[in-house]
Amino acid sequence: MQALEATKTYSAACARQSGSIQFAEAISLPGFVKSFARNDEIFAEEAPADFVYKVISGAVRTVRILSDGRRHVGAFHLPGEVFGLEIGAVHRFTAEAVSDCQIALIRRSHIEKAAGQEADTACGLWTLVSQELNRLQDHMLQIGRKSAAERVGSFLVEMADRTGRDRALDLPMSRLDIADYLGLTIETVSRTMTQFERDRAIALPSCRRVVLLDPERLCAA
Amino acid sequence: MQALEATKTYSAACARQSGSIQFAEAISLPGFVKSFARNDEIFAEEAPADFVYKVISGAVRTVRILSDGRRHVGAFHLPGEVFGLEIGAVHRFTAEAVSDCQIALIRRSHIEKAAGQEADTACGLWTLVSQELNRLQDHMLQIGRKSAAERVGSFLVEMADRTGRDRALDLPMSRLDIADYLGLTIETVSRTMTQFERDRAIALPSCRRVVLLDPERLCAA
DNA sequence: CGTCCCCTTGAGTTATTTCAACACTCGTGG
DNA sequence: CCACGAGTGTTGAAATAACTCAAGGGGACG
Repeated sequence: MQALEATKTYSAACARQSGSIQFAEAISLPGFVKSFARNDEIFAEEAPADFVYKVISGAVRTVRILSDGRRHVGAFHLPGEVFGLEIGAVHRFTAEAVSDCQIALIRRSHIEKAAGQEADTACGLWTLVSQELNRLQDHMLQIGRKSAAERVGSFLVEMADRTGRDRALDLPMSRLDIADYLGLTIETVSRTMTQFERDRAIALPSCRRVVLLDPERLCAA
Repeated sequence: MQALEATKTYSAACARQSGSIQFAEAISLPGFVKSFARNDEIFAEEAPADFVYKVISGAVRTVRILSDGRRHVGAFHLPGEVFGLEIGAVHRFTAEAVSDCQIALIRRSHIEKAAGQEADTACGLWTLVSQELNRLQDHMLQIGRKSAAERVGSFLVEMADRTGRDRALDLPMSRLDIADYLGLTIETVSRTMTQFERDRAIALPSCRRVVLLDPERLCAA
């Protein structure tokens, strides 16, 4: 019954999204919406990848845990973005709700069937994955060759861009999530943000709310 | 005339490749082969992305240079692999020949035209980019969360896997290339390899030739 | 034989991590 | 209404992995 109700609200929910990728709409997918509470698992690493997911509201992280406990956040996904689209049989990351969120689920078999028939749909998949690849290439440069200050700085600017509101942003994720995304420790992220605040590059009305006072300096940092 | 001659040799060259992605064959592309000397630029960052490239022989690196001189190697491409496939108008990396190499060039417009018509072709692009995305996600985990020894160790194992020969490999790239790929310095790469040799995890008949004696230890490192 | 490039090695420095303690917020239950 | 505890974030001091700077070795090639 969740599926039934969800189907009804799906197109309305999509219409609200502002992500650059309107892929899900482009192929008019049958889908249903599911709600997740903060820290709920949306799917597990190695689990069969039978669905593709799209964020309606809230935020999602994809995670890998190494055997010794080290944790790596592969990406954050904000409203309008698609995640969990795999080429193989299983998911390569665990996906978890960063905040309470609503997620649209689309059967992968539907998408693949459509992609096998309509070139447009298949091109949509190509575009979608390419954009994710580009994002990852940029992120790799950050992680591989930049200092802690540069990583945190560009992260804040990137998040401000993605959430739309120019200067102010509410980070949905914890310092730990940010650290594991940037390849740093929670202490380093915290210290860096404090330093930015001292330098008047940002304001921190609360620890999750950031106002960018000098984005130039953040990127250059 | 290079194009004419090349067209003739193209399918023979492809037949030799063993890469898992037989994309180029799948859509029977018109293409021509071009030779590059070591360190030649194949295409520049920001240059119009009018061609897609496939390694016939030799090795290729994709590179970005930051304004302050820091250098980042995004990927190495070995025979059979496709690179330079973009979703936007321009290339996002510079591509250079790691060693003397032969590269097949395919007009992007041909590929896109085919992809717009045949779903199979478009799915091929999707698959190709997805595999690159997966590789990058794994690499990101290395860079973000692993020690120098772990990075170098998995790099050697990965290269051994990709070049096919189980235990012995000839690295086509310099220590500097490896360092810039792994987010380390040349000295750290060198020291790490020396340490692996002392630990009998590898043998180094020469500095470019590596024999994996204990791959387990390299990955665990 | 000399030169250039690449690689290695050593010694000292530094950015980031680690370990430890403390502060803040928020809900729950007495 | 306050006390409590858990979760989250900040700060300090010490440790360390990796970097920087500097020098020297070795092979390829003219």
